[in-house]
Amino acid sequence: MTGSPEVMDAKTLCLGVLVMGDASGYEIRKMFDEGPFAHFQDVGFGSIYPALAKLSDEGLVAVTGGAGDGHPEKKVYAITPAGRDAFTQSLARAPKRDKLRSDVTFMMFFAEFLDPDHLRGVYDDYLAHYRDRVRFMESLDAEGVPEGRLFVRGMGLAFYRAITEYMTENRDRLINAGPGAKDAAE
Amino acid sequence: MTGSPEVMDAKTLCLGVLVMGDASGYEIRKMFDEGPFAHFQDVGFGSIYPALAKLSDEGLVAVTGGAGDGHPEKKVYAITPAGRDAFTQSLARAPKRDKLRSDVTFMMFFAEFLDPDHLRGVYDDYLAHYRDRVRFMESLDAEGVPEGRLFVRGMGLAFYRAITEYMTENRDRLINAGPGAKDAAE
DNA sequence: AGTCAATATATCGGCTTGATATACTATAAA
DNA sequence: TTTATAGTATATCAAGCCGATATATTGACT
Repeated sequence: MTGSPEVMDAKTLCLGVLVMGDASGYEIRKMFDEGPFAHFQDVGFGSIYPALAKLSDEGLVAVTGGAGDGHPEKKVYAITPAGRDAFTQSLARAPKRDKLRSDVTFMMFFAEFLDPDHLRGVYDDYLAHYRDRVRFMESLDAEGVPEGRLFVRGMGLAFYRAITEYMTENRDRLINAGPGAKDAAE
Repeated sequence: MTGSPEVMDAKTLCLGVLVMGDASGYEIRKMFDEGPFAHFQDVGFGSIYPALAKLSDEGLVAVTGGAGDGHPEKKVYAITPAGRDAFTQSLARAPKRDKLRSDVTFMMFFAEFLDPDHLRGVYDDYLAHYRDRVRFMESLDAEGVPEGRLFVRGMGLAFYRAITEYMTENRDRLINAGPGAKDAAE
């Protein structure tokens, strides 16, 4: 039981990015913040930098100390053959089940306890955000993208569309659900 | 800036359950594991028990030491008026953005790196799980359920249906995407 | 009597999260 | 030119969360 307890931890996520090409810690972050992984994974700097240090210690990545080109402190990481093996092994394990954390949904659940103006504001911001996501993903080009990535992109789009449609159709039902009618809770 | 840094932490999630009725730590857990919160929030025992202890210290919940009825160690928690106020204030804050963590999706993204048999196994288990979720949620009764809870339930169903439909329609496209064609990655 | 699953509380190390600090580059306005 | 703003880039830390584990009782079935 000494192997790797975590299945898809920060180290594996970093290797996943590096398997597609060399990158710095900052560039890895962007992949999860606005890039192709943004809608189903997340990692912050606080996980990425320690993960890269550990991967370097274990010989799974090599650091190409950023030369004078651009930023002086920039470090570019490249995956090693051992790193590729480790990544493939990670993918071969049984994945953990999905975990969705939606504070907005939690708020909607308790709609009766909310101030109607606040509810409407949160609702419309949330809906607008998902509408933007749909528009953005529809604008992407499919040219030369591997099947796995297209599949995931399509699933993200299906998810965003479903949320957007449901929220558009059921908006008034929730917003007008009797303001201050929190007595129905008991 | 001393107030509460976290918006919807374990303490708030516990209060959300207790606002609907008294419960033990174990019963709170079930709400997030198989109950009405299962598809958009998660908390484990490691968060619940410390949270309940803190809430008790702050006077936001009251412990009704479980009498001889059933399990001897059982403790039932009840929300106090101060607890209700704290919960309402938490809901009035700006919610954090959604966060989805799907290891399976991450695997699909790198489909070219996977053993075809393993890919198919993971895919079909995942699809079967979401099909079950759809069937379960369709079987629920709407009688006397507050609007907020119905809305959230409907959104969960819309989400599960979208995933199930997409995965059913695109299964073969991904599974037959050329086994061992990982060279296309570079 | 023995086994198994469910109920129930609790703890702990390791990891992640979100905020913060620092500093350089590039663009554009004043 | 100087200043401001936004973006690039690395790094750390306290607080909190996660998953595994330990312990023990109850209830059902064999």
